[in-house]
Amino acid sequence: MIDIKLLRENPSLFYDSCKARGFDTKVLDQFFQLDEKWRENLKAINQVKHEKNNLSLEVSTAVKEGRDPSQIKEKVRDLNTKLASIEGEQKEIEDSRTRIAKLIPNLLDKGAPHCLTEEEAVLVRTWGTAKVFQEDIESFKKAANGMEYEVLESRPTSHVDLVQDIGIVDLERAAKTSGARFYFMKNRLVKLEMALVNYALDFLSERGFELVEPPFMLNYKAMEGATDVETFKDTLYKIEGEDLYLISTAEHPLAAYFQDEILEESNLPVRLAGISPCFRKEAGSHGKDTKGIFRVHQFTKIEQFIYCRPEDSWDFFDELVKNSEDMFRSLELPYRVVNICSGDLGNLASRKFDIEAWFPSQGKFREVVSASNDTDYQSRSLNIRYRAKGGNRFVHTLNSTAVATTRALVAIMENNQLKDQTGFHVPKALIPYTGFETITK
RNA sequence: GCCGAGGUGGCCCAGCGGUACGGCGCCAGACUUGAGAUCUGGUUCCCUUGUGGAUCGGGAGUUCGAAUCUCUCCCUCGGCGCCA
Repeated sequence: MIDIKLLRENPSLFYDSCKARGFDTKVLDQFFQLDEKWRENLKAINQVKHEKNNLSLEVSTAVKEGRDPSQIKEKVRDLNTKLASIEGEQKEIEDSRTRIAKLIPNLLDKGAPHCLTEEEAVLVRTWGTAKVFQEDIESFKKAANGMEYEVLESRPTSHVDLVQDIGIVDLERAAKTSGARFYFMKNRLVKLEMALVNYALDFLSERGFELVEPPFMLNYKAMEGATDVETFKDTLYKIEGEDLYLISTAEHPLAAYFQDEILEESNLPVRLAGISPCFRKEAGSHGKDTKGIFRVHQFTKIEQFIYCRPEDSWDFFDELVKNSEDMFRSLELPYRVVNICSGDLGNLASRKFDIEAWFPSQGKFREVVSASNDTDYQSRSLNIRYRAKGGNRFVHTLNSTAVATTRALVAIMENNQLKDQTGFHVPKALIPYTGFETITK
């Protein structure tokens, strides 16, 4: 949630930010309308309550002095009737105001490019040598200006076909038992996934992260604090009859971990590495990536999360992006880094970098990592502060994927494919964890 | 799931129908060459900053008035039951 005081004091800051995001500023107008009414009402309520408190004290003294308090009591009863009606109205106003305030997105960072769509994201840098099929060279060059590449004479087999040829993913039976976008992962691919997980955990542990396996379900309050309306609508599974939602990323439980707490400044930054399955409805993505394990309802992800002082958060943003990049470099997966458009950030992030790995079979860069600085937006909703000189302040929170297993596995399959297309080799960094070097038929 | 005990400001703790006691910590000032000790003040949130309002796990109720009484939900601890 945004800072309502700041919004009152400096509306133009928010109008500008919303415009750049392509967010309808009518919501801001509505907020101010309701807020004005709310403040007027509050004044009236406080006056009546003041009067009431005084009268109650009079009752107390009257009783002590042996006088009859019934007349004063009658007056207070009248005030209570009056109060109930104003307070009822006030609650409605406040509910609407809160509902609307929660829709207002975080203030945009200066470094976020002003554009609207996914495609317009600004190229930051590239790494590695991409294997590019001839037909894709033109679009590749557009997407990654200056990046090294080698030309492939044939298009690598798509992971969808490859996993079924080898027999390491059963999609048909998953469709039978659970529906589309589910999978039974099998044999060496399971081992490879676990290798990836263990590798990532070691990797982050060495870089000062505490390892956390969080609850895979959160109650409404925690989830609402950690995320936004869009996530609720499009991605979250609800447990029937219970106040619980399946998490769509470890970010949310890690964010809510310190809910309603005040941290010691000396304990900051807090670096957490979350490992969890991620459950996503993928509503609104019908027709996209319908086959295989690229876009699924359930996958495992290792997530980086940092709580820090506001003045340090951009340094930690760089740290998170660097960790994720180093992760993909060590897996020898070529990628580009893009600075996400103001219009494509979501409500929480003030700036977001994605890492997009090159997928030779698809002939595209696809998102494998998303790193955000949510500044104090998430911490304000979750009420997470730290003790600072001159008063408690909201911490800044940042998150970034370290590795999401399914997508990383697909990237490995496509980039490391054997020449005869019968399988693929395991990245060197993972061999100590798998105990084998290739996965083939 | 059942029984019992609990949930009070950053922490500990008192109050158990008359408007949140005390301690610790922290911040500021005084004293000091400095630190410590000591003393004084402050230390949750809201608004149009006042002899203002709210706040005792959440919500509802009784009352002129609720931390205190009633109902309900949540959580913690202990015991019993069930269980991978």
